[in-house]
Amino acid sequence: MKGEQRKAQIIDAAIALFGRHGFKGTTTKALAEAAGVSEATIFKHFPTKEALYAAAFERRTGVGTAHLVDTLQGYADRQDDEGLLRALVQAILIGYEQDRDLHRMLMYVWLEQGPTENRRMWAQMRHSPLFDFIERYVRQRQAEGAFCSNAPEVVAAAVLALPVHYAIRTKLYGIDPEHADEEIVETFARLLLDGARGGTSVER
Amino acid sequence: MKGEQRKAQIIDAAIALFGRHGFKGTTTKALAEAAGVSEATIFKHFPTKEALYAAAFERRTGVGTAHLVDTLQGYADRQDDEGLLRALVQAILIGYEQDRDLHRMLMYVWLEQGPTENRRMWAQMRHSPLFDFIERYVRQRQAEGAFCSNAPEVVAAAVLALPVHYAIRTKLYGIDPEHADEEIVETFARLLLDGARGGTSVER
DNA sequence: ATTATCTATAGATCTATAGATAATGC
DNA sequence: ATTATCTATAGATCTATAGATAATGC
Repeated sequence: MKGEQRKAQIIDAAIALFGRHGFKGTTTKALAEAAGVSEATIFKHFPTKEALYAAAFERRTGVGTAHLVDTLQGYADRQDDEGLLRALVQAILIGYEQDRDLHRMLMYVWLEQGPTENRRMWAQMRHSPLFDFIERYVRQRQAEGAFCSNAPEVVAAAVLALPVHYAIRTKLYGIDPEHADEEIVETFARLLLDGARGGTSVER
Repeated sequence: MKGEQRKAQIIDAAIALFGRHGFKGTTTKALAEAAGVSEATIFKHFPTKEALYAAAFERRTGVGTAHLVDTLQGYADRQDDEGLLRALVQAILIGYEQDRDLHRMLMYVWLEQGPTENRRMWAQMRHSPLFDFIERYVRQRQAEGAFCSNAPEVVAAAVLALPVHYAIRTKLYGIDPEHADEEIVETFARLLLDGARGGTSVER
């Protein structure tokens, strides 16, 4: 097998194992078995276990949000707030379900790394296309008078926190959902929309 | 030093280490150093490293929510929805800040355990006094017509998810908060209240 | 020749135990 | 006598390497 191909195969197996057991909980022996090669082969392709971890981590950029942002922009153009929020919540639920191991691995990374590294990592995510889009969208709708004036970054954080936290619990931890995803999408979107619009405190 | 006293001291040190590095990432050598005893002493008090982990985990019940539920009930009696939500959000932020290591350890446990164990763990939390209170409260306010009719469990989940997710990021991961906790409390409480009250879809 | 892979193993580290030593309480 | 603790170490496991072997491409 060609180098790059084998590398990709090892990384795939690594994401699954690192995602399930974390960095320390995953042995090079287990990695080799899962990838169907010897331990020596692993070390031919990656100088250290850490290097393999880093390579696996880089896959996160592969989880494309570019298409999602385009879709959301479509709803924004049509001023369909509810459709936008539904699409966002649904995309997050699906993303966590499909890339379970990768998201689990990322959670281990958040926990394992120190605050300094985490701040750096967050600074990147904070200015990712998706986060950026949501914040601009909230800001715009506030300017248009559709949303009430809370701090846009906080509203954006809330919009993501709700589906992400739910996805972590049901998709990553394996906790049984008490409702179908469709109902969750529907209810979360409605809660977020009403929350963003305000009402109680719309005059502030 | 007396047995129980030493045990408690070892557990305290263990929570800090397990919380920072997880089960596999924490060596008995590091545990011994942190507790200021020899490795042999650790094993005199706890037959295995797993047993110590389990003992540290049991401390979670120590994080008392009984007082919090009383406080919240006070707001509920006065029908002060906004005060209740503010108090809840604030209590969660403070809880994560004060018991950072314990909460970090619990997150490792969620990740390390399999779905079966997680379902069991969740079943316990699901019927804890706090969760139970919030759900009953939402149900009651819906019956009184103050909140619109979304599934009460989903609303309750949202009410917890928002502050918990934010607390995880700022208190556990060490990501810099962009706003003071007071503003977060204020904004989250308002978002949740407006979301629960509905408005957009109050007629459904 | 170069590339990819393996077997075998070195050297470090990790969990846990054996047996000795000091301190406490009757 | 009992309890609490230590030093020293056994035995297992883990990361990484050395050197040999098979397969590919010129």
